Amino acid sequence: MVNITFPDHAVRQFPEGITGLEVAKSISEGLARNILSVKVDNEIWDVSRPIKKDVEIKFLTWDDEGGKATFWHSSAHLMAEAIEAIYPGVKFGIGPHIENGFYYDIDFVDHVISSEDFPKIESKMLELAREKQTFVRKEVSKKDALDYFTRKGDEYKVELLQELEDGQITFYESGRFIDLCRGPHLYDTGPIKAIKLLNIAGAYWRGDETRKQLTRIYGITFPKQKELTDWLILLEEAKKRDHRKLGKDLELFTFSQKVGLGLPIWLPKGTILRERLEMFLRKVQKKAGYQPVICPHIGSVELYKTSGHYQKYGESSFRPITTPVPGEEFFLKPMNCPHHCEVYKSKQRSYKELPIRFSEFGTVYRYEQSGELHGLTRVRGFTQDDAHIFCTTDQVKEEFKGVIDIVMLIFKALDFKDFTTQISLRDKNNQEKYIGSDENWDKAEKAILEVAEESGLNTVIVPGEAAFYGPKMDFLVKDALGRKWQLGTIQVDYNLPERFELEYIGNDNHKHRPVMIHRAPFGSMERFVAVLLEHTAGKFPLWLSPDQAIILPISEKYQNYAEKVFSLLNNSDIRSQIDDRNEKAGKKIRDAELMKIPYMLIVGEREETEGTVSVRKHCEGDLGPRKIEDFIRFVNEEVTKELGDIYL
RNA sequence: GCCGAUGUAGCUCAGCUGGUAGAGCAGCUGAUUUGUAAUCAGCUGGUCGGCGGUUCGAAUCCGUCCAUCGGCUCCA
Repeated sequence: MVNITFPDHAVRQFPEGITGLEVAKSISEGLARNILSVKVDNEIWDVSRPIKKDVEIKFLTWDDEGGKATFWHSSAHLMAEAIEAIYPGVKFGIGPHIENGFYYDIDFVDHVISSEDFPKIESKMLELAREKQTFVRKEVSKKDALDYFTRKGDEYKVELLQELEDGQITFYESGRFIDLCRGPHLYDTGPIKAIKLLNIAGAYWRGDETRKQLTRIYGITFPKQKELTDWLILLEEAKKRDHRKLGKDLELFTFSQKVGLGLPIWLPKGTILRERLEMFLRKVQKKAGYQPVICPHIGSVELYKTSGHYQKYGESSFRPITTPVPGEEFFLKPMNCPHHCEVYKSKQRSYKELPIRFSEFGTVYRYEQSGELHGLTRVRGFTQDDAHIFCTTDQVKEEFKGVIDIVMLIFKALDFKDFTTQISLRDKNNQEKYIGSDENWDKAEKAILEVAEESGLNTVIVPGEAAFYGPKMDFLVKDALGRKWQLGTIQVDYNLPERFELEYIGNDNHKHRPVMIHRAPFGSMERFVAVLLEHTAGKFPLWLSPDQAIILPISEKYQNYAEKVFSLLNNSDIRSQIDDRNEKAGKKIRDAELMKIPYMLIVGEREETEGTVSVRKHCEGDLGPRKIEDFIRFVNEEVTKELGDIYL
């Protein structure tokens, strides 16, 4: 007999070798119908796997992440089986579940397939799912496993197998498909009722661009058709929030092939939005003791040789700018830090000055690969809300915390609740990727880890993701389609101060080396605006809206009064415009609603005689008439409420 | 950069198996002087992404280049 402990701490005895499914059945038929997998002592198992010792157990259903993972992983196998049936001889890479669905990397050998082939794969999958094929787990020896895939001619599985240890290799068999797989899987394919293959893409084998590119097919499945339909509707809704679409509709920014790929052009409304954000941060940084500086957009090649950027990125940058002087070269600046080091060096520094914080909205240029460009989130020219803090080793932690506070202030002001914090450390097995001594790296990494611990942030630690000069803490936010983008970043750097021979005179009258903290709480204005657009769906808070109000005269007769209102608003720094088109009020309202302008001020006969405006709020409707001065006060109050103690 | 798809008027899109382009919105002109999500009428506007090729004839077929989209790789 084995003792099985349930989540409510109840313990019951069962015969040894009982399966999760049987345990579930002993509780209720309904539960048994719904479980997809079982968590056994923190490991997720197939429901059909025998339990041979005392364990803790938790049943996983569609409502659990682990349950969905099992469902989608099994769906990947189902897709592979369908594809193998339709295109015999294809070879398989890996096929995991992902956050929403699953994919499988497949070498189609001679076939070229496209999304047009999806329907037939989907219907084959449905056909196989209806056969309720059971997933059978088999432990196999490494030799037998290698024999099988060698005979099958699947070199990818052979490669994966070679890295596994004998004794821990399992196969899963479902229908006519056998896969090397750790599992777990569904009991059978029956619950997979709704299937949608989503897209197709090339993916390098093992993520290595020097190796063969396989065809990756992404898909998603559900236990009910309704859930798939709902999910697809959600996806359509998300696409409407795409910043590239909103940016065009709301006239915020544009791109021009003539100006150049990946070089955003900020239109007047977008410029107001961006300047509002900059103003906000300037105020915050002023309070936090930052000193703005301004540096040129180009820098001598020597600057980047000193910083190490030249050696590291010389080949993948924009080509150097040459001059009539032979041998003289400049680079478009890819980073502001080298310039700021020179700002630091402009005079001798004393420990009494530290920490010194130089800030700059610095526009930088990086030659991103053409396939990487993506709206405003990945561009070749962008403006960082950059700053570099020069401080003593003792001050690092406090300064770092100060930056986290700024990031949190911004996230709070703009209602970003759903973000993740990632700490990127160096890859110790790949030291040639980095510059600087081990000792300095250890110090920097230790500082970040300690701050993270003390700040109480929920962080994810990722080795190998550090910048080449130092470890970092990044704040990531998802876009409308669930793609994660890095916004804020904080990086500790002991290396550049050394390369630039930065010094300060300590209280011991000796020279010391400062530490540098690179930081950008928005990250870049471009990316931040992109994510903000998707987050708000273009419905910006009042303080950010390019147009805070639009004045809608009922007819030409009230044009003069409209102009009077406009001038009063303008004098109070409320951004507005007049819709003086020869259109009816309904049309003007509709257009203003579509442009997501926060307040519509309808003016006609009544308003003119009473000195009022009829206020309509975006998405909410008519708020009734108000004296002009009351509306002005009302707007100012709303802005103050949004910004708290930051006054713009 | 790589894989796949897409590319028709400012925008959104139609155009079957090749017979030299069409709608709605926007814009312009006029009428209307309008009260909380589209007033009416007329008009302008496209060498169908670029360049080559096949054909009597190409938006439509083929090649190539460019751009966009979805991924991969990369991201100081």
